[in-house]
Amino acid sequence: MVRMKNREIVEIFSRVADMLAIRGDQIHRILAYRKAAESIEALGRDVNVVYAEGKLTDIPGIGDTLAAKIEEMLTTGRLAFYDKLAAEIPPSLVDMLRVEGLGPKRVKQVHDVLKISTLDELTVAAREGKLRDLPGMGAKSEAKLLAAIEALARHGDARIPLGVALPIAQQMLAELSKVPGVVQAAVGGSLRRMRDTTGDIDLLVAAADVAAVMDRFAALDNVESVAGRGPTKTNVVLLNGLGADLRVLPAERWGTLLVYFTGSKDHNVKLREMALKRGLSLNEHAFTPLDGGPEILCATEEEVYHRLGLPFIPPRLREDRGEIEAALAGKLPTLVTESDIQTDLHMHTTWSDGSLSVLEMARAAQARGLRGVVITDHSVSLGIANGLSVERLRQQAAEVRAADAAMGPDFRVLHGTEMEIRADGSLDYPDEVLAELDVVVASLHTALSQPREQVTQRLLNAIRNPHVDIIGHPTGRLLPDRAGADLDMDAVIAAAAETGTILEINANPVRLDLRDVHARMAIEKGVKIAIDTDAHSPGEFDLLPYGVATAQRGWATVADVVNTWPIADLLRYVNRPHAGG
DNA sequence: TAGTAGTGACTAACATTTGCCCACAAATG
Repeated sequence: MVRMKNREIVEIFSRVADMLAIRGDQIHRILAYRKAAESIEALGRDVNVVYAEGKLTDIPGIGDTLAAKIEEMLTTGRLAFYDKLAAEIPPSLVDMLRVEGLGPKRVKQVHDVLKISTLDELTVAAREGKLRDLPGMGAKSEAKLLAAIEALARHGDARIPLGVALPIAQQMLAELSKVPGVVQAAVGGSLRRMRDTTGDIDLLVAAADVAAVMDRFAALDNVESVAGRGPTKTNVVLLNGLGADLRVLPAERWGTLLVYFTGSKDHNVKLREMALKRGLSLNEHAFTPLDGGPEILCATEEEVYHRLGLPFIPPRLREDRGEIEAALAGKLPTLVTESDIQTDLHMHTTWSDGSLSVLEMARAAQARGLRGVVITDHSVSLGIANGLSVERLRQQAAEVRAADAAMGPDFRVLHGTEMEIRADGSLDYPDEVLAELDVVVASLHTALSQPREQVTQRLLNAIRNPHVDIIGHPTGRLLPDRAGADLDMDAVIAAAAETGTILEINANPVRLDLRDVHARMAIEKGVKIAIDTDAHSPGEFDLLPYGVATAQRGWATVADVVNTWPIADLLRYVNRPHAGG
């Protein structure tokens, strides 16, 4: 059987949408393919499994027609409709859409008029000055297009990890906040929603003197060039190639502005549809009655949602993944917050590849308000990280007990391990050694590219060991480039639910693993979640907010997250009689 | 094209800003 992966189907559907857009098809047909691509991207399950269950049409935006197309791709590895379309619209035209400022209409125009089918041909034509005579084009557009092509070659158009973009955004925001007359300032867009990667930086400011803020923005140290500037909006390119937008409005319009600029786009569209049904048009400035009444201003987001008959919806949920329906039904989750977190169950010391001693890490955690930690250094077979032999692990136990005593009654230091799940599926320590530990985290670090069945089986083996309490960073992905193990997440979650094994959300922003949709799937199946920093140095304790945000994106409540429990409850849970043990 | 209603037809997807050319394409959430 030919097996296509989710991301290949996403790619084909989105290319079909692009080709239809270039051809000038009806918008709803294009949207249907785009929605299908987005839906499968956010699915979190192997589409092959969904197909085998006969449940493709349960996926939002997938009806009979698209289900048949998915079936065709899964069984034959091809899509005849795509091939047919490709004969009419060269697929290389789709690649031209990656150039900023080039949309479907313009691509069709240069293809129809100048017979240009590739980015290279377009570049040559622009250099030879052949584009400026096209209707709606000019010398200025031509030069801008060339610059955009060069920018694409220089920086690409890949998404940037949250952990890279957010600190940059916050620093820029701090600068803008210093401008006199600024009353509100916030990061918006996917950064505020804390998606794991981001395409650009969105900043919003409320101020009376718009120009002063815009001027400061355009003059920030990390700004390479100003790509656009109007009365309320400035768009710049940063030195690292990332785009950044700033939107400025008066403070009395802050609520509508913040909702608009936080998104997601799909969430906004739903809100605006709801507004229309109430006789109101909603934009970033205000609600405007369709009957011509005066504008209704909202200074807060709460007012915007209230006007629509909704409770406040936290930004982390605003992905149009059922949050509006849940809000209408009064069933929004009360999300876990940073202040709920009492413990960190995964960290390293100088015993393996960390930078501080056991006691120093404990003190650093206490200084950040935690009430307990589990010391989890690497195990023996991860030689590169100075993993602990059984003998060293037992020596470490004494040091951990000493640190626990030294920290006094208000802070617990527990002994654990981050144990390798070896390439052959076996575990790095025998059961009798694991039984001596307070908490056992088991993780994959090697042979992540094994076939799905094999790598999943390794993880299932660990989950079913009664001494294993937590699976650390389950897929092992590293943003933005390493995809991680191709796990059968349905099987992993089912096994975790059955055994009570905790799945980790690793808070390090290069991991954020479990990712949001998998965390949500796990929680829906009753699996408990641990949010851990995996700190190798004290500064990494500060990465916790990334993990909490990812849990929030997975709709996690306090009850779902074991770090919110008192440490005695946590120990009782991990020491309970196990289903399989 | 999906979803719903009803077995062929209808609706769905909002609202803005900016650049550049002089009406529209592209981009933003």
